[in-house]
Amino acid sequence: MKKPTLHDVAAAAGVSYATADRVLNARGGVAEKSEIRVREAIRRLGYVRDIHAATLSRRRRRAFRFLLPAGDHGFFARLRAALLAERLRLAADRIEIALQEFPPFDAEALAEALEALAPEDCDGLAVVAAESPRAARALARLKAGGVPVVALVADAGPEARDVYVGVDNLGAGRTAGRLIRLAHRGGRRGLVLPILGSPTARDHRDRLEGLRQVLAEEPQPLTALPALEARDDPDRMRELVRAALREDPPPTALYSMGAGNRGLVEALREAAPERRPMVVLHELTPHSRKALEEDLVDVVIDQKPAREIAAALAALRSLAEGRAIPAGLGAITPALHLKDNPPAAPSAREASGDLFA
Amino acid sequence: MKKPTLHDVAAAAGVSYATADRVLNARGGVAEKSEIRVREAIRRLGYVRDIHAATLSRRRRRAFRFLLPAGDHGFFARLRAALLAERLRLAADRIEIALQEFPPFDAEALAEALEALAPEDCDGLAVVAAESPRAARALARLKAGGVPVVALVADAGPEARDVYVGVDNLGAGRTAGRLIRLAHRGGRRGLVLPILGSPTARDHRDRLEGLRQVLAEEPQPLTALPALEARDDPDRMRELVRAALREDPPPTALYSMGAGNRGLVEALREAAPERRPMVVLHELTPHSRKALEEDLVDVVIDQKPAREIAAALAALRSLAEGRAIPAGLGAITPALHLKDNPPAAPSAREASGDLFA
DNA sequence: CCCGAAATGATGGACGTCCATCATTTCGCA
DNA sequence: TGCGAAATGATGGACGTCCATCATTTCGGG
Repeated sequence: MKKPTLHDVAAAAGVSYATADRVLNARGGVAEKSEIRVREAIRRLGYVRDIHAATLSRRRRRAFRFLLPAGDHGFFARLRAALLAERLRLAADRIEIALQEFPPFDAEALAEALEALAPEDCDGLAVVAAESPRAARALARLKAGGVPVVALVADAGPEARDVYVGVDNLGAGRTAGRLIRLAHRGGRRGLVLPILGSPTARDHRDRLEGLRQVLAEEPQPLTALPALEARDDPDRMRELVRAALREDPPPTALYSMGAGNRGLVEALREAAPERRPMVVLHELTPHSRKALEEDLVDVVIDQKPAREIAAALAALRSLAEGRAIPAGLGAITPALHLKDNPPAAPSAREASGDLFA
Repeated sequence: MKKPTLHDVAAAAGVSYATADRVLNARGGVAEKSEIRVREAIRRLGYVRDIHAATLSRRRRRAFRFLLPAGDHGFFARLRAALLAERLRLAADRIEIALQEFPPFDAEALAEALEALAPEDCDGLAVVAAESPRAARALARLKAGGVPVVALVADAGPEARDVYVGVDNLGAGRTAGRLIRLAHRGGRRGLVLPILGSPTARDHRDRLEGLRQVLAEEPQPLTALPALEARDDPDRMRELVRAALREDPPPTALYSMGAGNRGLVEALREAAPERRPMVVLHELTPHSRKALEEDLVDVVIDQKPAREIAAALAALRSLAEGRAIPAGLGAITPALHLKDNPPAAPSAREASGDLFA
């Protein structure tokens, strides 16, 4: 009744332990019929390699490198926190994580960091890609050099990475549009103001495109105003939104795709309640959480950074061990948070990281 | 630079391996000052026990038992599928899962099953509690007998379990209410029809209460109609909803808290588009997914069964090993799904049993 | 100062796999 | 038939911890 070992398999297959081992670890030099008998025995006994014995024995360590944009607040700070929280846990699995940061939005800095990396320096790489041919080339070189590459949050194109882990930003934008439509049921006139961070960021462009797709749906398409560019700057955001709310008629909904939402919330707080539009924005932060609480914001779309980190690590492990990547591993479904369903204990959840301590 | 072993710790502390081992595993019989030196060395070297060597060595196996309501479709089927998917993964960690089912809504059957359990039969128990004093007593007995008890999906009260893993149903109901309010922005008259599964189920009562709380908020409270009871039966549901949609005026929103939503969707499909209310319902199933796709349903609130199973297992492991439960472990934030943000690969996600779903 | 108890040291066999080495058998083919 | 290559067997030392056992030292109290 106890768990079969490889010795049991060998005995059942009528071969020596050495042969069973050769089959199991694909060391070669085994006649086909022996191999078949071993595989059959494995199947029949339901043998599964004891990973504890295995990892204990081969004392290989894995070094994964994460290249994240710097930033001590907002989304990337949460991403980094989630990564650091995993670090301890991973140490037990002989996995080392090197965290390297680069100035946000600086594709050249990223490219330089990538070019400085030798394929033998790490067993896997996760990057928040910035759009730049040079960075893409550097990534492709590493990938060609045998380094598993995971694009995190922002995709880098199929040649430059093995897996993309992140949300479907088109879908996120569409979901925002869907929520906004919901708030305009019953034939209410709609004037929707999209607010971009930087128009060059592909994820923001995708979100905008998704928004427009859904707003244009029949019947009763809603009007999308030209997108503002807040450049992720709270002050600029505040002024832009202030001005927008003074327009006549004022927008009936705002969708902010980027950062700097502190300024947005400030402008909303100033506005008379009856002029306040329905508001959808991205990323659950202390500010956005508070804004939900105050009824200034209706919905927050969140990328679930902890989940993204977990998925990236799972992907790196699979890739490094040459296993197949489970379908849908990288596809993160964005979470929607309203006033009454924020994550129970934000810091605790993030800190706890993986559940299987 | 390599990972320190307990031998290193012993050497650094100036004691023998045996003493370090006694401290690490709290075997007793160690002078206080030795203990302090060992702990200090552990801290200084950053020693962490190699869990692989440890689990390999102590060949303890853990047997956890899950008591779930039977049912080959709907939520409990997903819950079961998620559990079975984890089973393989857990086998590698020497954890056995015994799955036992009882007729749904049959508290007596559950109680009987619980009474038949001896504390030494299992190292942990997860139960979808049914409300019954007898079941609660049986659980309390097991808990007193030293068996870690996790209440899953439905709570059993503090005396009967160690942790509750599940969603905050009041919050789920409030969120539904919040979404419904969103769809009545701009002073639209609201007539909201709540549909219960069984009024005796506490989770449904909680959801209803949450809904009512939010609908009653000022300004512009919405009218909540008396709740219908569909008893989780699709046929009954269809007839009830059909009748409700013929009322004049028809309800502007439906909130279905229980199962049997297939019937609801059928009734909606028959209705003229302009009479269709805004619809919120629970649990992502093939049916509800399809209904989202067809624009018959606006929002689906999901309990994330895979996440609940993962959390329950994490809790059981922590409890069985006498560790503290991370704060917020059991609190599952319900997910909101609209047409454009369904989980990417439903089956794959469930099969992968991923943690941060 | 001596005795028993408490604390410590020393040691070795698991646990299951990985991996290298060397010896032996089997097989294909000239 | 014999030769070399391929396949197989046999074996043993890691890996780091757990746990039991036995020997030895230290310590406190009478």
